Amino acid sequence: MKGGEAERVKTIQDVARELGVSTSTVSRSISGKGRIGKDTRERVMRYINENGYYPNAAAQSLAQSKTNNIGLILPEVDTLVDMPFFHSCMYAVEEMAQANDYDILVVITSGKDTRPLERLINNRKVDGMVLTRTYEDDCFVPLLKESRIPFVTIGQVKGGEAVQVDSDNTGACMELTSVLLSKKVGRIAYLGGNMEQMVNQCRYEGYLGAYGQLGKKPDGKLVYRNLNSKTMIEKAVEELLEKKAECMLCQDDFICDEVLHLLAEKGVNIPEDVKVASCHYSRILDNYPITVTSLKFDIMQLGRTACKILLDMIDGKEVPEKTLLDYEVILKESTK
Amino acid sequence: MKGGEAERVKTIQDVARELGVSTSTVSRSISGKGRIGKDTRERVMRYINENGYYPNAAAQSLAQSKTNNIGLILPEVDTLVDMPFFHSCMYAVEEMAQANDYDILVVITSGKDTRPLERLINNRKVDGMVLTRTYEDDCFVPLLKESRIPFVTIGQVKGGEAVQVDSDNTGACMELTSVLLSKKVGRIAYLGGNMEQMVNQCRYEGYLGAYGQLGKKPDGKLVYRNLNSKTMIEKAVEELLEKKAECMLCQDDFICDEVLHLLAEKGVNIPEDVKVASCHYSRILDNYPITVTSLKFDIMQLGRTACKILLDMIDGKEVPEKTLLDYEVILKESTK
DNA sequence: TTGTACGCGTTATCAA
DNA sequence: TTGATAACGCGTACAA
Repeated sequence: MKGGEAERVKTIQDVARELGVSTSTVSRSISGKGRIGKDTRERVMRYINENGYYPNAAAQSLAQSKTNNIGLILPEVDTLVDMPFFHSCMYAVEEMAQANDYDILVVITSGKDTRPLERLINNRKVDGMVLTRTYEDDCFVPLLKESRIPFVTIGQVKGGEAVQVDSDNTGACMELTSVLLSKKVGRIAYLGGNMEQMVNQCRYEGYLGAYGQLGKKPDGKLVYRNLNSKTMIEKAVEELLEKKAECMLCQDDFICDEVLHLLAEKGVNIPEDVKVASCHYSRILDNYPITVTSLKFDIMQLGRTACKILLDMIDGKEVPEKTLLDYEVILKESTK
Repeated sequence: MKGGEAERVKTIQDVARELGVSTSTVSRSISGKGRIGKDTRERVMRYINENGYYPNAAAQSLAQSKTNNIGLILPEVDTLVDMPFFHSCMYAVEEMAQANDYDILVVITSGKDTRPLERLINNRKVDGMVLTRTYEDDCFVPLLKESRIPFVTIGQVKGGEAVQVDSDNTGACMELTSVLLSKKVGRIAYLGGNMEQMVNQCRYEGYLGAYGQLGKKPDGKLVYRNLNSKTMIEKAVEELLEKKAECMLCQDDFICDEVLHLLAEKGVNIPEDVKVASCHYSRILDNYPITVTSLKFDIMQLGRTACKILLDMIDGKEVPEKTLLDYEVILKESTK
């Protein structure tokens, strides 16, 4: 199969010539746009299926100003607990994209470096983008807005004016806290991470909200936020044990993982000595002998929904500005 | 800034007109190809930097038959232990790609479904591909070969004839086993997973090789492979305890994680009652009180190398068919 | 050194 | 219903 004639990929012109029709006829047969004779069309399609013609994506792109690509913007995470979230997001988006004949172009942004995103915008290699993490003072959203490229965020955006899809973190945390409160669990401590991330703000709001509903406020001494290192978490846990917190409500599985670790080390019994709950379940929590009360979100659905909405936007359809997805409160031994 | 004139993106023609030069002059200034006056070039570049012109990727693609995209083929994995590997691969490839002005297009293939890959090939949206997992009877490699698209695999390919980059799994496992053997650890049991994956074949080879060097063979009764479920691992562990295995050599961190879990449950002491080692370190092993003897590979380097080699191939450079990366044997308490 | 003109492979407009 | 032909935006021989 080598040497001789240079193996060139078939173009629409080749197909047209070999079929004795014009390129426009072939084009119309494929796209279905414009009027086209039924049997002509069938003849073209049969030829294509048998002889394998595939349109040149670049040429299509140029002619239609449409790439059939969507950009997926991932933060640089490296903890074992953040990973599954973004991993699932990616899978879901990819799946939905494939199903609609789109490909995904993945860009990883570390921290506040906007250059990768700017590059993607200027390239015009994508028809739309999914931003998988949002911050209180987000530097990516303004860029996206200005670019006029359709985009949807997974996570809330302060000040709105962006199409957002998110798990109902606030509602979920509120319900979880309320349930604990209603079970006469008092002195619920809160252990939270980086408050710049919107997801963490939402969860904290939920925690406060549950108290608010009862006209109460949590004891400020039991609230720890911006716990950005294991050392800080350790310090918080030690202090909370001294302060006789009844329950440690962990903002996410990363913190919860660490808390469970520490408590086990110290020989503290759960739930006898202290109860524990997590605002986000992940399989990492399965590593412990005790089952943990937590909130479960369907990340795949989150990704699928975000992608679907984006595709609708690209198609010029009207889409809801904010979509909140459901959650499950899972009560287990750790708060018995 | 709204209404009135439709906001159209600048083309090379706009730049040429506004600068009073021809399009080819602008094109040459940007690419640096062909002869071009130094000050003309500077004038063009300055204008571009100040007024922001970005070439249309689709048009470039069409004109040069080059997409500046590379395809990254990921398997569908969902275990917490497989994830970090592919995650790191992706990060590394993305990083190297960005640095060379390429974007990555991610495709996820579940099992033996080749359609996503065929789609990517026919699309011609990428200049090359990185395949991140290889199988003994690989259905993706033949497709890739036939496509004539440059590609490199992360992992070995049976029968060769493919550019491969891999950690030296065989060498690493051989050394680990040898070290154990030299420390008078006898009765080393082997617990392995899916043998269809090349990485697992390589590791098993290393295990056998270490015995071979000494003119010996491992006790077949201590060898378990294709352990594809937790149940199977549990059964193997129980049997091995009965058979008085001295050491359990786990093929990867997934198996090791499970083994450690089970031994803890059963109250078996490590290393007093039985020693444990893993052919692949990952942070999941940090969850246990005991530190584990294991092999450490630099996955980021693996990804970077694979990507770099691919880029060289795309540039028509000569590349080595097989690249094996280094490893570290890390001796810890679990085999003391 | 610079400009002209054509080709890349499709889609889309307008006649026929 | 079908066929010419002009875009789409860029790179590049070739000519000047």
